[in-house]
Amino acid sequence: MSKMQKKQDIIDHAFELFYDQGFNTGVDAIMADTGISKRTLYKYFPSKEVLIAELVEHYRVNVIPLLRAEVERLSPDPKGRLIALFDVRQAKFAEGCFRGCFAVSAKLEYACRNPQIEAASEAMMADMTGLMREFCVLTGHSDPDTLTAQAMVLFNGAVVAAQASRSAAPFDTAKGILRALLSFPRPRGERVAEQSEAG
Amino acid sequence: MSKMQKKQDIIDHAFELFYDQGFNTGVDAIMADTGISKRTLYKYFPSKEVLIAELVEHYRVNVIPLLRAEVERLSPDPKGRLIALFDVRQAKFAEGCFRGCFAVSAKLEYACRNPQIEAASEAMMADMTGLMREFCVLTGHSDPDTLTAQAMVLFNGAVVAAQASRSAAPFDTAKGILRALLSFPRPRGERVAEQSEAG
DNA sequence: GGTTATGTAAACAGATCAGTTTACTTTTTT
DNA sequence: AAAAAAGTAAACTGATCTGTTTACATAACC
Repeated sequence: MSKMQKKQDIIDHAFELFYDQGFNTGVDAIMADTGISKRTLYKYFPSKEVLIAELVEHYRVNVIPLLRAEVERLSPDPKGRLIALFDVRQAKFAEGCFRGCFAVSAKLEYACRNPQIEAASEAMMADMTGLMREFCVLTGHSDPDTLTAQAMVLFNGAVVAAQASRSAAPFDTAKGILRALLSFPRPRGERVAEQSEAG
Repeated sequence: MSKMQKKQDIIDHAFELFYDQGFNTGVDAIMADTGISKRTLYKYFPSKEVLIAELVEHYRVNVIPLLRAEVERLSPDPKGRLIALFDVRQAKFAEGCFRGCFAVSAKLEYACRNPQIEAASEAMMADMTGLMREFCVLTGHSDPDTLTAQAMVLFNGAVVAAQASRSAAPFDTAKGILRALLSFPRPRGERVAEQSEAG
């Protein structure tokens, strides 16, 4: 097993452990789960918090492209893809996996305590907002930035409500609202002409 | 200071500490902050987790009536009161106090680990949903249960987005969506008659 | 005034945790 | 095959944490 593969192995196991059991999980659990000694763990990562920061970064780099690919596979049109973003996330909860956003959890846990983890979490959240905005723009909505902000509130609300209630139902509610928002203010160039003031 | 007052004193200090710094704050901090010895703390509460469960219960018993009173003071009509629920919560964030819901945090922290804390958190969340539903019903909306579910997703989404981004802006987004939801499907008896199928 | 409850302060037990170091073994490279 | 790198296992440091106990002080109560 190469150096990169071993580091990846640690990242994979540590990610699952922290995601499932929270950030207060001990490094001993990571060692046991990965099947390595403490010395090796600390050879690859100088500290537990640096490891967590790299986990968030790894989450961002991998999940965003994966999410985009899956959404684009599920639906051909922008509105459908926007809804599909919720569908993909909802599917995890429906499987009985009631985990929130790894980056949001990290941000809340290390807020005002670890700038590196905070920065990685903010980067992940920015990328997620960027992905959401891409699809919002493509819908031809007259105010894509407002729509993006709305979709993000709905997405976060669905995730946290699903997590707390251990039910996927809030996603159906969120998708219902999103569909209403997509149909109520007319898309640009359909009837009303207000391109001039749309950023 | 009477027994009840002393217990209340511990609850007040412990609540602020856990709310500000998370549930992993040590009992030593509570002792120092309240100005009591460890023996006294453990005379009033058999364990830290029982204390936390009582904090959530205390939060429920006090915050819900307080919230109702404040909202009813802020607006005379149901729709205004529904919006005011968001306003009251938003005001805290605008003051620079970026704390989520104490009960939701407790639920996420002790999920599948402490049934007592989980139960107290669920009771709080049920009461909050009940309060939200009261105002939703009074708006005369044709489907108050759906409206309640929608308002809860929006509320949770605004809180967590505000908490993560350290900005009160998500509340404006949430309120905008809520206003749209309140005006789009006609309130019962205004033009459309669909009371028969509204649960 | 004497008894009892209630408090403080501090030591202590027992566990856990992050991180280091030592001694030894395995693998890789040259 | 020799040397160097990378690994394991485990002891250890030093800190932190929940919860208990001991010794002593104070306040209330009869």
